[in-house]
Amino acid sequence: MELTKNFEPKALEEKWYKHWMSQRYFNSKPDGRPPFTVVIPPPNVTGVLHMGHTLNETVQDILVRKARMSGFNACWVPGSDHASIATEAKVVAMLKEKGIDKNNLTREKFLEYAFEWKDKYGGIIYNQIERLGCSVDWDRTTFTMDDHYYQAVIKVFIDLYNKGLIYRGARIINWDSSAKTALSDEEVEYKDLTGKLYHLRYKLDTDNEEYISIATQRPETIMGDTAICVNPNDERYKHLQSAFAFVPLINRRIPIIFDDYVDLEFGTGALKVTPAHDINDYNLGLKHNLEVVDTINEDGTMSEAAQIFIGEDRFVARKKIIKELAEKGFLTKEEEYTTRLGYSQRTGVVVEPRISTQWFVKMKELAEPALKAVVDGDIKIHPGDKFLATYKYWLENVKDWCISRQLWWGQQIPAWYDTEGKMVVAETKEEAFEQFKNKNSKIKIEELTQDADVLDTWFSSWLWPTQVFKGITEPGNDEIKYYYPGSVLVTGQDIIFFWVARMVMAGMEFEKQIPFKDVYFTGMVRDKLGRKMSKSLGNSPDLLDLIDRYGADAVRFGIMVSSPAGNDLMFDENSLEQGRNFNNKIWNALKLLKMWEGRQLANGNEQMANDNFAIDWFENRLAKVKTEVDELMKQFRLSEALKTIYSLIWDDFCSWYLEWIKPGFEQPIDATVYEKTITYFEDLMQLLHPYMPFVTEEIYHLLGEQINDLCVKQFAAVKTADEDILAQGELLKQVITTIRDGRNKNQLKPKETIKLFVETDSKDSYKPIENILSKQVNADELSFTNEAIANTIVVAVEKDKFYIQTDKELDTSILKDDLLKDLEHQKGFLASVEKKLGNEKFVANAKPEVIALEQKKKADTQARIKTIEESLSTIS
RNA sequence: GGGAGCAUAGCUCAGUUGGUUUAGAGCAUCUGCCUUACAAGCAGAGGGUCCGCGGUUCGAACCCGUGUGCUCCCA
Repeated sequence: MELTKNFEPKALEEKWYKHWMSQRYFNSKPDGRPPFTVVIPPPNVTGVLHMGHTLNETVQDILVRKARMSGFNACWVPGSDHASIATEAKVVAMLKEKGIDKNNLTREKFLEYAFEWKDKYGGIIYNQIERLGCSVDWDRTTFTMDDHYYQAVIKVFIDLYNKGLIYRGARIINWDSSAKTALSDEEVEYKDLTGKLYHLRYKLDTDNEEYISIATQRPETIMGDTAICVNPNDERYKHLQSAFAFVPLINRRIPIIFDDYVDLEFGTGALKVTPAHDINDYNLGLKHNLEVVDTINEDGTMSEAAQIFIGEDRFVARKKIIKELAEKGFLTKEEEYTTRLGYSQRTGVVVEPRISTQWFVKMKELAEPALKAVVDGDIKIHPGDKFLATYKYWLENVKDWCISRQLWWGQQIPAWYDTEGKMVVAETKEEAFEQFKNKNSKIKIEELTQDADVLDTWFSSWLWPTQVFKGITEPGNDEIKYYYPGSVLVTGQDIIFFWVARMVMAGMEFEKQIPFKDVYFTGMVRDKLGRKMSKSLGNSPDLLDLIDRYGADAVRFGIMVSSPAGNDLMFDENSLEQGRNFNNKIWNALKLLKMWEGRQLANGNEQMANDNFAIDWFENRLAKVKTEVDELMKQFRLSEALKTIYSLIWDDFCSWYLEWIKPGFEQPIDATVYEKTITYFEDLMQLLHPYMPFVTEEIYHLLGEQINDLCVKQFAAVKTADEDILAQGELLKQVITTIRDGRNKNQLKPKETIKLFVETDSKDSYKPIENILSKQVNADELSFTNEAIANTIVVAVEKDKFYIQTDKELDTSILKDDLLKDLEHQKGFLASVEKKLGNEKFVANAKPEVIALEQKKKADTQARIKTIEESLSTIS
């Protein structure tokens, strides 16, 4: 078989994914095995996968594949969410391009367009998940607007309403004037910026020409002012009891009120109160019974109530008002001011606090069990407790959740109104009608209207771990009983409140059980300058393009190797290159073995004897690393586990082991050695498979006829490694490296052979590694000696000395400098150890084993110094 | 303004209960090699005031205090 020069991923990826699919390896049905359940954090249908998703999906796939290979019935449910605001905005824009105005469509017609749009673009993310090699059960693909899911959301709404946990009322909410909908508190992002503070003077209603000055960032809201508030302790304003002032430009007469809410230090100490457009002012208004004048329309323009600039955008109106205030002498001062503004997470517009009648979920009762589940440790958050405090804080200070959105794309709120505005909550119009009848209403069924609004997308995605198994619509079914609670949730730390906390609430409320046992938070993906990846910066690479250029395995490797648990990761294509090179390294190791395949010697006893040590050593090294990797993966330290495997394959297997057993030029290899090596290689591929599924599956099958696929091959129990053999292997590596360094420093070319003399007390320990040693340092002769050999390069490892004899003329000065440098270091170290041992308090207080260790250090160092001094004496 | 976290090699990070050697890895850098699997490679090397200061301790990268800088969350 002819193998290509380098590994070529593209065709293989498609081949193996198809094969795995056709074997239905990713499909799960309840059976006798323990389940390992993972639900994908549903990406929204509007988007494509960015690097954050890539990290997320890769982490999940690694955990799921590892579980599938470890006796679990692994079930990974894929899906997507409908992202009401973002999707509706895209559909509206798409319709606009076609010359269709949403307002001229019926709700039904609009939803038809929206579903069409979703079918067309929603597939992109699924394709990306597939290209990345994710082992999801495609038969279980769920969408948050699927019929059953829709029903579940409605059912939950009605249930919570009947329990008194959902209510409707007028509150100040966050208003997105672009999407024309309410937002929850979590959907508002605050940014610091430099604004301006305008000092305005309001004429007082007195006989004299008297004014009171206020400071505001939002002069366009003055038409909504219904009071001026000052601190009762403020000497400057004490005389204004029961006074009134006039709002500039519109001359509304408003009272001066007193409340210690006002900060004496800020601005002028007098605050204009605009209850319709500020949450704090709203609360002040409630307390002091102030009128509410709503001066801004739902689209962000000035309303009739503003009296002036009607229909102008709020920011345009601001500029015009400032000009007019200045001209008429009301504007007394402008100053720079650092402030914070809320922006809509979805549309990016400045959020307007606005009075509005909306639906809310009472959170306090739901939060308690969710908090307890995490605090008690039923749900473990990884890494460590980094996010525990954040989670706790939010739940302990949770505010009611505004769940209604003034949109069509989403689950329509199941509330019904009669002609007088009386309201019932019911699943269908018929049921609503029954309820009205029971209340002796004379309303006719056709007169009932349903609430026009839909529910927040998170009000559907909080049911995800449950409803993907139909736990809400078919409670207690076999699947929910088997798969719930899930094993681990992998997600970004940025949605800890949006999603994670609320899923726990929903799980505790509707299943009376936690939704998952572990939560693994990944960090944010940043570019190599440390900036968050975002569409607007254009610094997020295209995933499919990366896969085309490097291969899926390399992308997975690259993102995992630079991703310490829970920390942000700086994404750099360098690490993908490292992944590609790793693929290639493995590929070339395969090529080497294939060269040997046809050159096996059935009874190569002599060579077998030579390679015994290499085989023993690697077998134990493999066992050791398998144990380490298991331990790391259990702790979700996936990046470290990958680095460990990487080093095992590249350094231990390729650089050491294969070189140790490599036969001479065109020489045969012992059949047993060859077979062993194949087995090791297979084990390595299995170990790496969860991280890099394609290359490992391909190589596994190229290594020989296989009766199974690596994808589902079960891990064997790990043996305990023999530490003595491992230590001997480390010594051998160290001796080889030291001698090679000695050669290098004396400019011996790799091809020039040497004669090696070993001076050691433990000749026996060199016997099994003699052949490897001479081969690896290119010595054509190796012998033992009891005394120094003149005119040689001498290097030392611990107590053992190595004399390198060569025909070349030697310049020993470099070597001598090195030895002197080392001698100094060792003496310094010895001094520190002796100081410690000479300290009475140390000897009295330290544990015996610590003292013994220090004594061993002392003895070892003394021996080393002796060796170095002896070496020096042979040089000079 | 309140809270949390971080600071170790040029970069990204490990470093578990304070003592396993005056600190490790990957990448990058330097030197030598087109050696027969791999130059997308091989062999080797250099590189550190563990952020500053103070304290606890026989002993501190690790514990405590404080200062500085950065990041995130909340209002």
